Amino acid sequence: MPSLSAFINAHPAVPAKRARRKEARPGELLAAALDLFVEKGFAATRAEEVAKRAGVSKGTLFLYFSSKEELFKAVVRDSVSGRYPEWRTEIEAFKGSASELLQHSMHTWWARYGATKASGISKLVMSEATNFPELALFYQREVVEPGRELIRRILQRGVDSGEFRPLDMKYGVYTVLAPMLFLLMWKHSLGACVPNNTPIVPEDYITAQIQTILQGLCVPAAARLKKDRKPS
Amino acid sequence: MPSLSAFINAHPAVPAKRARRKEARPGELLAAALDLFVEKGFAATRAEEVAKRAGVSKGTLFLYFSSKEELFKAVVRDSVSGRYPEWRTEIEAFKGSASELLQHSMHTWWARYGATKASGISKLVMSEATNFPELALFYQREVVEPGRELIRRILQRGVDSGEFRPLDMKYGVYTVLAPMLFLLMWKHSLGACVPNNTPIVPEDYITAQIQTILQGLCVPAAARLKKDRKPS
DNA sequence: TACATTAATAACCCGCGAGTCATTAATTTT
DNA sequence: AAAATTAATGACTCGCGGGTTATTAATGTA
Repeated sequence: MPSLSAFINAHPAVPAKRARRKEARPGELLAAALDLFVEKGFAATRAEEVAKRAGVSKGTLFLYFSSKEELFKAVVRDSVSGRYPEWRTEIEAFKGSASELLQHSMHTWWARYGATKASGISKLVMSEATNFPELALFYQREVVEPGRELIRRILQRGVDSGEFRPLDMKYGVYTVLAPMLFLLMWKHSLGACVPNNTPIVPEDYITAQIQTILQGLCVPAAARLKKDRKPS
Repeated sequence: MPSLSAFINAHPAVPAKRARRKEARPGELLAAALDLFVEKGFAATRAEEVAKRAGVSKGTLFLYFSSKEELFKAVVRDSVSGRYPEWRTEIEAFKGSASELLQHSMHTWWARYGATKASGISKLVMSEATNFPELALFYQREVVEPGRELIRRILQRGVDSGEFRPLDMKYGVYTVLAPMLFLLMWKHSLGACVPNNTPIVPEDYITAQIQTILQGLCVPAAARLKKDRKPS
């Protein structure tokens, strides 16, 4: 697709054509790779197709990424792990009850991650972890652990404030994680290929889950009154 | 492995050797296929390896099953769909509150399905649905729909008895389904290949989920009293 | 014992896909 | 403008795997 490079350099830009392309390549390849990994999975994605979608040859792909696995890791860093700092900051800064924070976080996580292409990466890793254990390890370290930690903080905040009942955090985290990851898996698996007369509407699903989860986590009204009377 | 057929026919059995083998083959192939599909997934499982594990050649496998997809469908029928009648009967016959039934069903489902090899099939389908839409369709029809229906009945029983709050069944079902399928996915993906210092103990996970779910589904004590006073 | 049937095999076909490398051409340097 | 550098290519290697088929050998029949 020579017209593309011609277009980019319509005006005689300051850096020469080749140099500018060299700078842009990795990003173009990462975008193409994300598309295809999400669409087909890791094993089923063909290196040549990634290259073609980025407008280069297979040889060029391997010039920038030494192997398919390295390409994948780069995609994960580029489109998943990179987002944690922002989320962490927002959660720390949130003013409001733990219930409100939890509610807000679940809806926001879906809007900013679950509903986007990038969420396909999580599905892919769950799907192919056992066939590519090194990728699973990498993902566990870069994505899963930090994610669990964020949820833990939200719940701890509720427990500390007396809003939530005391929780075994090890399993409490899954009260939030399980329904959200299930939604994500569903969206990228059966939900994507089955002609369903009543498909899941993510926002409605999340709202319903939140209702049950919050009632399930909160200290029942009666008990809360009792607790409030006790000095902590 | 000629010694195997020699062993099976140590005593001159009534049906001839060949005939007995012919009868046993499909079962042996299905068992081998289940093992390997669960271990590696559908795409990554090699027909030749299935044959080898069943002690026959690849040619023989295709003598009994016309393609890899047909083999897979036979495995699903053999080890998943076949169990529903039994479960349905037990649920209908259960004496006790809806809470008890729900609790019992979740633990039992795990013990009889989740903890067994067969549960790998569910993980496989979620993982590869988009790459093999025909298999997904088949699974949706034979497994997912009947499963949803069973959960719906349990919840409806609780709503009818006034034990659970009124539920939108469409999403209420996922309150139960999501945590259980998440556990199943986890067991067969990251949980299986990541050296985890604190692995999920399924029974403890389920117990924790049940606690939250039941508190989240039940009519709060105060409201229940109020409702009991009203004539329905 | 000879002939017919059929379970089972193993070699074969064919297309695919990750990664390599000799070659080409754009660009920079002298 | 000639030489040196380097981005990019596409043809190539090599092994794999689903499915087929000609052939073998066990069994059943006459």
